[in-house]
Amino acid sequence: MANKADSDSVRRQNRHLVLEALRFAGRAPRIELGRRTGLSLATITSITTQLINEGLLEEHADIMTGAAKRGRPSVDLALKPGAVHVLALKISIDRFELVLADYSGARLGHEVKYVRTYDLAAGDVGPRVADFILAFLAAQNLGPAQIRKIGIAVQGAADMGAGHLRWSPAFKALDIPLNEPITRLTGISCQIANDANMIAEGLMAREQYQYKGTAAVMFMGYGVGMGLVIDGKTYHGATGAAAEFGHMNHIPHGALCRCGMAGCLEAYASDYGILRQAEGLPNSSAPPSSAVGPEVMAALEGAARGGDVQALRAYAKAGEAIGFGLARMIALLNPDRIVICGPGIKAFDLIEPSILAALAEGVVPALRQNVKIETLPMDHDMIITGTIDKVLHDLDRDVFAGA
Amino acid sequence: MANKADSDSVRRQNRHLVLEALRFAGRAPRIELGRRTGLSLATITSITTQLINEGLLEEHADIMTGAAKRGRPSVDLALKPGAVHVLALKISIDRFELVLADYSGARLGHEVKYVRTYDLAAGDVGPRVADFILAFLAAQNLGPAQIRKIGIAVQGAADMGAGHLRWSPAFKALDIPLNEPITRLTGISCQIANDANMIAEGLMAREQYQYKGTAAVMFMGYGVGMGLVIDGKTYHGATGAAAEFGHMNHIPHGALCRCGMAGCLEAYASDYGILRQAEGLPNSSAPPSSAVGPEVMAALEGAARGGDVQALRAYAKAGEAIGFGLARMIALLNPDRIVICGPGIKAFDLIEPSILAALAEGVVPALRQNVKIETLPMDHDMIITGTIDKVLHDLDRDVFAGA
DNA sequence: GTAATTTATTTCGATACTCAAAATAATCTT
DNA sequence: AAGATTATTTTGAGTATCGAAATAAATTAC
Repeated sequence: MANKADSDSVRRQNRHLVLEALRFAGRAPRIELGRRTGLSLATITSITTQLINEGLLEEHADIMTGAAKRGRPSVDLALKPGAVHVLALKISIDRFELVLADYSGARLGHEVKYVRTYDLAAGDVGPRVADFILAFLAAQNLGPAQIRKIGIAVQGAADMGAGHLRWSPAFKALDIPLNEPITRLTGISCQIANDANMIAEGLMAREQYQYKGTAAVMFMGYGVGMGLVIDGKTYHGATGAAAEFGHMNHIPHGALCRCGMAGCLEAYASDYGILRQAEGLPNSSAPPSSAVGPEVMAALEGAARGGDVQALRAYAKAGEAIGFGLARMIALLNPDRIVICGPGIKAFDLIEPSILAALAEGVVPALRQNVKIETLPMDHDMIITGTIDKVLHDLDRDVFAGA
Repeated sequence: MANKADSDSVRRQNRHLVLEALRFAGRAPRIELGRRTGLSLATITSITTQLINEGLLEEHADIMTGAAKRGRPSVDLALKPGAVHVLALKISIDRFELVLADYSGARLGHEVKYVRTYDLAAGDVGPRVADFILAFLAAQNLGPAQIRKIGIAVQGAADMGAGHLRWSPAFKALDIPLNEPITRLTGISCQIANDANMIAEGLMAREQYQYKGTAAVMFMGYGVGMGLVIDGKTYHGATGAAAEFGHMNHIPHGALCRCGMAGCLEAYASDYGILRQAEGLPNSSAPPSSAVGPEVMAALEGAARGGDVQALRAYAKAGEAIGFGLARMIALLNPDRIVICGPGIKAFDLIEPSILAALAEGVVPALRQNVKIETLPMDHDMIITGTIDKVLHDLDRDVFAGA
């Protein structure tokens, strides 16, 4: 049952609309905020005055946008960058990446640390990460008190509620606590999430992908992931481990996957799955515990383009797995659009025909007719970008809209 | 972007809460409505007075609930049955079923008509249904003006937005318009939806299944369907055709399905799929165009319980298909609970072991550990019940809360 | 150089809604 | 019959939004 409404919730909602509009537009005068939010100018004045007093917004009277026009010039408003600082942390195989951002989303600092992740004990991960964060902040001349929140993107099944990483290909250990030790050791509140969900979050925050319906964002590369946007919101499932598309079964009793199960989609369509097939290794041979280098994949792609039959077959198998996986997803969720991204799309033209063939065979025409499939050129930072977006959006909604 | 809030939206939301609470409780005094909704008694008085004046609620001063207590006795409020009348129509293979209900959800009339559906032309379905409705209303001494809305539950891919039945096993024809011709010919607004979604809707409207999280309700019988509840709301997908679980591919290039595709889950786990396997027919043999009789399935169940190896194998295959299907669904959506219902669960003990085996093989333990799977004894009316619930809920939300 | 015009923003007065507290109503207890 | 107890309604205050009027700050006209 939804919550009751009162004048407080009205103000919260409308403050949130203003913040969202401004985060989206970058900067805008009051009159445009009125247009975008549907609120009267009187209300916009009231809300923005309050937000300015709270230090969340600032006026940009200086710079004139566009040619001189008649009438009183509008005054742009923008999120005040210094209002708050946040961190985004990306944990992947053998690699921690940290980015410092301000309230406007601008990046102020960046650092990468290479750590042999696979063999870390469950209890050591949190402290390691916390050390990294504290060292980074010290180097930036910032105290932990100046950071409002940390967003953490991890590969694998992230239990958002508990703050544990239930399972991840980056670690041998299971059920790794992250939120609690990091918050305890740094004093900063933090929140984990699945990396592919963060890509979806980031895309949906951008204008061209702003979408009210249901979309699936698939990531292919060292693994296969998926972020779901359902009715305009990223979906995290009961425990935050939703959309483990890569570990959706493709063929019962099939190829051995990094997760220990047999027949996962990833075992056919990830870098290592494609490589294994191309090298003619048996499906049961063990996947590598660290990432396949990009140069290896480039070489494979070259071989396929040169006509190498084994390589071509591997790409076709990958496409078939993806195609049937998407077909199953479509049958279940009937999304409006599917976006495919990640390093794996460099060879997309090699796998696309078999994706389409599998789709044609795997789902009733009535169901697949409206879905749009598109690819998105890889921006290696999409995970970090999306994580920053999510942290800031959450703060807008939960903290700043409610103040 | 969400909508702006104002005092109107506050009242709408709170009126809705009161109506919802009362629909849920059946009857309740004002003080309890205050507890349930979180609203002050002053507000409850204001809202209920308005609703009574509008003819949506009535007081039940007469009947005392419970033993006599000290103090001013409370006065129960309840939805006024005569406030509005609605119809629920279920369209399935060779069968139309119509139920008349009042605003409280009580059923006032019921009629079934057998029609050879499979061969009807797309343009003839709507008029046939409209005739049935008009004749039914005439027999009930009601005019179409006295019916506020018709909810239609159909098997197959219902495009809710367009009001078309894109595809259904009950019809050879594709893309059958329903909303438009029925509304035109009867003058009553109507709304189609998938039948399995209506089961989910109905279950979630009942107390014991009221659930804020994500649940999947699977139906097995003449076909296999699924209704999804995502974040507490039934999910309908981009076009309303979501959760075509029965037509989610199980085995690429596998058994022939009623929908014309190969390898659908339904081709292994529906009545006809199980029967085909038990009879030793090839996977490619055509499914029957009408439903398998319950006596046939009962005989098959008997044979299996008697130790018939072929029959047991057929149930095991069905369980495997369902298990892998659920495994895939879990990987994608990570639901809190799965409810299995429908006539097929009579033989559930025969298929359960292979469902569990397939689940164990098809999804990482970290993902399946929290999900609860339960069966629900079949109530043949669940589809109709859910359809009535949905129509009334929609009216509460869209019409009566906004008045 | 000043008045008119135009556009953006703020102020003002009206209205709607919720809530806490006080008042009222309708029982049972003593 | 007065007192106690519980349910509901009334009252007065507080906060929100909105439309209209007022004000601010520029350009254009003369």
